[in-house]
Amino acid sequence: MSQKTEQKERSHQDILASAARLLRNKGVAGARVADVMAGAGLTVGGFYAHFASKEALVDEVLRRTARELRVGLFARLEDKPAAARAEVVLKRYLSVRHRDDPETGCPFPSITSEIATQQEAHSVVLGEQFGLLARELEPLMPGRASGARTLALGMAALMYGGLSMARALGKTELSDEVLRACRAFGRLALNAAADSR
Amino acid sequence: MSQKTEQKERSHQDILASAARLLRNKGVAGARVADVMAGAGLTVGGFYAHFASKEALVDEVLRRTARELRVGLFARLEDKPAAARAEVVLKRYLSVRHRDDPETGCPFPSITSEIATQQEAHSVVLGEQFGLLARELEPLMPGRASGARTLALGMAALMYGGLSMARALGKTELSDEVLRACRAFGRLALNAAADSR
DNA sequence: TGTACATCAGTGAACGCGCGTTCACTGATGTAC
DNA sequence: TGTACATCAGTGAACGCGCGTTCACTGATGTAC
Repeated sequence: MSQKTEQKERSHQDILASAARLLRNKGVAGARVADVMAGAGLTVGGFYAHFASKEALVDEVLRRTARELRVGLFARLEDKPAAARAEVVLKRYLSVRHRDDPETGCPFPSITSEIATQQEAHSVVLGEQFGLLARELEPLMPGRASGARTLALGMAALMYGGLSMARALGKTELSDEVLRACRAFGRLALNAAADSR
Repeated sequence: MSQKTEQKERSHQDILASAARLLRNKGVAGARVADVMAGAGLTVGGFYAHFASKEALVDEVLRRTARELRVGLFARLEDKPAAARAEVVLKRYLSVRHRDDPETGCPFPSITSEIATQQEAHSVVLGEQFGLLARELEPLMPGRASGARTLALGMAALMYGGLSMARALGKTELSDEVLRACRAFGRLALNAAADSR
């Protein structure tokens, strides 16, 4: 590969990394093209040599950050007893640290309102990625295998909802309470599913 | 009250009603001042005789629509057996109808991303209103009274999360599945809490 | 190996559009005598 | 009761700003002979 091509590929990755940070921190509207490029050490005009549009960038960043989320969430689970794994994921996702560091965490809370109200364009990619999260949760679900998908979807929605609301509430006592309550609520449902085996 | 004052009050209510519709349909950014006024049969310029800023309008609309939500959600519960009330609320909130008609439903899904990522201004009002929702859920929670607040917050987050994700996913099979799964997940947790009495 | 030309990643100013807010103005309602 | 003046809800154009996208240009890298 030529120097030129290598350089371009490096820039491409820098742009994606910058956009991944900005999108999660500031949402779709807040992740301005000029800022994304500045974050990659470049200037606005060059953007369109890398992406067809801002919309295309957002789709790609959504896929990337959702994948990163899954990697982090399901990492090192082999160490844990099988029956405890779902709870570990629940705790990791619904943590104060995750709430306070959106830049490296789940992208969903930063974009769902915009997608629901304006950017239906991204709805398909969101569906893909939320589906992948649920699918990876399924094998961790307790109880009958037939109920695993329902449990996984419910737990995914609970996690997303708890984190999303907690972030919107800022670093307040209520926000902390929401995270704790969601962990407890999730544990309760998971244990109930395990017992009914 | 003079004709003039009456007229102004009527306009004020019209503006709020228009804004309530637009905010839930299109979010904060999507609810443009000019559109809000047009929806009330008025023109842009008059807005600032009614509200100090768009931000002030959004705060007031958030309070109103959240109150309307609670009224609808907890209406006619006396007809139902006490033990079934929480499930009724769960079904009402996590319904396909509620997903498909944001204009008259819960405002939270339409605004949380924007609040979390940009408009921290509204975070306090959101906290008030989410807190009020949870508080009204508390007396419906099964099991020990000491655990009611935790259950109520968990259930509120599950409901919000399920509806919010379902709306962002559009009218798809996955979206329907998320609503169903959240109802089932919530029921599971509530029943578990009831049994542990 | 050196020279002339081609390519193309990136620059930065400009374009077009949209939005919140301001402001001079209008005309109907209200008030004072 | 009528007349002159004051008030003020609402109008609509203009202002200022920000953002996505375009485009002529630059300069380093690559290619052909």
